[in-house]
Amino acid sequence: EKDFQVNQTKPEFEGDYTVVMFSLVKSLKLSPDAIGNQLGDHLTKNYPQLFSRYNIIKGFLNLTVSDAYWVDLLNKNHNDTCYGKKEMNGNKVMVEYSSPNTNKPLHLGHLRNNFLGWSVAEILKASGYEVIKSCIVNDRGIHICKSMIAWQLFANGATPESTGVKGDHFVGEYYVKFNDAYKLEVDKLVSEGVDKATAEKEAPIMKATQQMLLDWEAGKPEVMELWKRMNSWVYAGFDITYKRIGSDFDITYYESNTYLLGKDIVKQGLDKKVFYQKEDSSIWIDLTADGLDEKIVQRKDGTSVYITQDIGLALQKYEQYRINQNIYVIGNEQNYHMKVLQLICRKLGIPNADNIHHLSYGMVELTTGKMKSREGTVVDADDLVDEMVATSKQHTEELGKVKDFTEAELEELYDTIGLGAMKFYLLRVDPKKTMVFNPEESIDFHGFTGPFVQYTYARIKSILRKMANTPMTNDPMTNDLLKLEKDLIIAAEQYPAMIGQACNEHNPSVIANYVFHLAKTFNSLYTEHSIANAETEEKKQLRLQLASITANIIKSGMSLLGIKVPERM
RNA sequence: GGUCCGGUAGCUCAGUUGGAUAGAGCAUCAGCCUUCUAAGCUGAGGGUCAUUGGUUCGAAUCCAAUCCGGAUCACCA
Repeated sequence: EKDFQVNQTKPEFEGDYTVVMFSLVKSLKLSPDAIGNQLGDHLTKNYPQLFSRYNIIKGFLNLTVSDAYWVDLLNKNHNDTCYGKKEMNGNKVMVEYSSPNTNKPLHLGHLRNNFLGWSVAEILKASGYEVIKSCIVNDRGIHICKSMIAWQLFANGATPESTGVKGDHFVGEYYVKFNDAYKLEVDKLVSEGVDKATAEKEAPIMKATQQMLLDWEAGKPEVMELWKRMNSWVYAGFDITYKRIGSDFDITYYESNTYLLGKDIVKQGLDKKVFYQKEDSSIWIDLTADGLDEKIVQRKDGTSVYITQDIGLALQKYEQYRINQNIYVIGNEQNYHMKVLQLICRKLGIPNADNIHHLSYGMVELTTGKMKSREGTVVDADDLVDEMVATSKQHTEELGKVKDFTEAELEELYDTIGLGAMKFYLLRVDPKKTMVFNPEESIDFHGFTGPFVQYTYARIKSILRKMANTPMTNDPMTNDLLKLEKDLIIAAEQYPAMIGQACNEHNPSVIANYVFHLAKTFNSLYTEHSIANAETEEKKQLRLQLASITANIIKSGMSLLGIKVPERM
């Protein structure tokens, strides 16, 4: 026996699985049809309980799996709410995601990052990994000082409390104010005859910001106090957003704590001759042999650069948790940086450097082009969530199916549907691809959407409630599955493999596509064939089991995407 | 310019360890609610899989070249 190529049979041919004969022709020196006949005879004769019949068309052997096998599979799994999930395998993975800056609120791009990170963590858990979710907060640096300077200049002591503005948005406004004031100063200098590059350096507000950064690094008390105060406003805002969208972290790292990490490593790297020092005493690594460039790892003044703290943090993560795998959910604009990071870690001999994985995702663009904060075309995360929830409220009210819900139940339902639509919309696309955010399409609740899948679930639960008193026989066997029934069993059978694929590829869109396909398959059966009024008792039992396993998989699969499902909608 | 990623229906996306007539959703058109939730179902139209060449029984998928789009190549983070 050797490896065969086995595919699912195309719907226009009879059969469930197809074996392609051409690859065997050379080694066996027989015609494709002759091989097909032999193999088909062999399989149906020796595994009659598995394969009931076969046919051969133009070198393709189509095998039909017996109905008894499918029904048996369904009998075994229809009640298992953990169906498809694996036992713990003893491996630890860290998923670092979200990683915000504390100078502005979260936007649409962050949402893709947060949903991806959360979902990949859930998929890893379902595949048997122990997962530690982490977040590195970029809470220091020149951009943070910009908001601080602007606040000192323009706020007159205003605070989020005094203005009623959410903390992260409040600070973000001063970041914008900085840029406006800076631009005015530069324009003024240019109009006075200063060249642009000099003007950008010499603008008073920029000089003040740079001085503030030095003061911060020196630990000047009033600067530290302002920094802490403004960051605390931002964190209060982030907490609200994270809670709303369902992001959480087992460990949060702050750059203000980690930016000095890696200094020892630089020294060790020098000793190991992985790094070298130039005459101006700056320290470098030469990666030209690996097809990359020379990269600086420490400035001539002894201060560390971004990549240095990344190396330090990678080592700290390992020492703290002994992780086997280290996943970074970061946009694809940092592909080069991450490549360099992994390479340096490898050369330094940092444990598990080979298991650093950059989950690189594409940018989210608007139908009108790219998001640019300067042009005010950024889609704010909080605004977007509000809009989605409001839309789900409007749709729900129009349909008028849940008039008996309490106010609290309604609020919960609107959140479930609105967030479900948004998460599904952002996760259904392959992460590595640049995607387009179309506002009209994103609030569509029909077709390939979260609410479609949620609706299928609610429908099934409605049936199961109504038939709660119907006795379930143990093993309803039937040997004449309808096509739609068989299609649904086959779809259900694929779930474990889909989790495996999503895990290997770190790709939640596999689950989104699958769960949609499953829901669609169920809906076809649902409209064509009654469950409560099935032709026979056996059929009723069979379809109840089908409904049950479909609901379980939908709930489980959607939870892997971070999406809840409502009992009614 | 170097490196990397992408180009599939009007739009948004699946499909790439090479397999039969390339699939969904949206949009358009035509049907289906006295029976389990119509946020649903059924059907129709819509394609030079960027282009050209190559590899072979067979290419959207692999290779080469070209065109187009994006990212990156900071003593920024």
